[in-house]
Amino acid sequence: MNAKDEQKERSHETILESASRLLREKGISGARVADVMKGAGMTVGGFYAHFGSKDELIDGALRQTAERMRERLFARLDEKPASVRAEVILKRYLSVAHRDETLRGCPLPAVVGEIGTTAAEHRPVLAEEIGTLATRLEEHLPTPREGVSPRYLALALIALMYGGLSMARALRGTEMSEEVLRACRAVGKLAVTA
Amino acid sequence: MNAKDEQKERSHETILESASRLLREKGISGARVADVMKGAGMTVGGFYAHFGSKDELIDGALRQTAERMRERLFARLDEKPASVRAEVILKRYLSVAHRDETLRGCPLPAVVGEIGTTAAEHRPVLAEEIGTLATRLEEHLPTPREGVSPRYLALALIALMYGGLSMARALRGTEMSEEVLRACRAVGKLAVTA
DNA sequence: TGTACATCAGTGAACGCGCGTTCACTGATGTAC
DNA sequence: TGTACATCAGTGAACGCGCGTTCACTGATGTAC
Repeated sequence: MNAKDEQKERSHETILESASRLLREKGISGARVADVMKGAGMTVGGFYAHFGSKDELIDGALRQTAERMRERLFARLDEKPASVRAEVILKRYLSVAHRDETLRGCPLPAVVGEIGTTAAEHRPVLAEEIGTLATRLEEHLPTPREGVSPRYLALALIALMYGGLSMARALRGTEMSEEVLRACRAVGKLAVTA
Repeated sequence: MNAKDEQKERSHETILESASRLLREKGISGARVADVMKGAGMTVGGFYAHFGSKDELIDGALRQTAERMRERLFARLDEKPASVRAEVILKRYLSVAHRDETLRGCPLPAVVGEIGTTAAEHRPVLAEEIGTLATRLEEHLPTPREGVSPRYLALALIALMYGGLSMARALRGTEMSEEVLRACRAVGKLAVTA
């Protein structure tokens, strides 16, 4: 691999990083190709040497941000006793810090609504990423209780966390915003330990 | 009020109805002014005789659809014993039917993400509608348990229901879609009755 | 090693299309006398 | 009651702007001999 190829590979990564930031902050339609390239320190025209279309870019950014989210959510969990792991995950996801750092956090609040309404082309990637998240989350949940399997608990906790964070962001600046985060943490814990 | 004024008032309502349908199906940016007018049996040009801007229309449609959702969610609840009311609400909201009738259901899945990312101008209306929903929901929930007030339970249930429905819609057609609905119903019930 | 040519990542401007908004116009309804 | 004029809800086309995509070009890097 020569210097030219290396340079191109670096640019590709830079563009993907820029897209990942914008996707989380402004959603699919809000992540404009020109802005993504600007954020990568380049101009629009060069984009199509790296990605076949905006859709392809969004799929890539969605995969990358979902993967990063998982790493972050499950980081250093083995240091904690098994009984509090679910609680730690809830705290990490439903924190004020996570609500405010839109550039680094979970992509779900920015994409799920759009994929359900006007951007169905990204459904397969979303399904895969949520599926992986659920499977990884299961591992850290208590063993089955009456009628609720760990898988169900995992899926419901994802819905609760995503829903709570999404609402907290939409309500940013109102007093309900923090209230929603706290409420979801408390009720999530209740559901896990009940 | 003469025939002309009556006609105009009817048109205004028809436009708002059309907007309410499109808003729930395609979200804020997906509800195009031209399409709204077409859905109301009119042409674009007439729109600004009825609404000052698209934003004003969206605010109106958001208020109307949220109100309708509440009526539907809480309808005939007094016929049910108090102990199962929360469960009935969960079943109504997290049903496959509700997932599929995007034209009539809850507006939250279509608007919360956008309001959190690119449409912050609708935040005040959203906050008011969610606030009202929480207050009404509280009335039907069991009395306080350790550390979790009825208000917190209400807010978390809204997050769980909205999050679950939103994901189920985004995942429509995959097997996870129904799974998410069932999981949220089960865990929601668990949280209420725990 | 040096020279001439080829490649190709990135530039900058343009193209086509869709969308919110504006506006001159029309024809049905309402008002004045 | 009838006639002439005024009003105004709705039409249809245009305007301006933003966006995804395309493309001729440039200049730095790589290759052939």
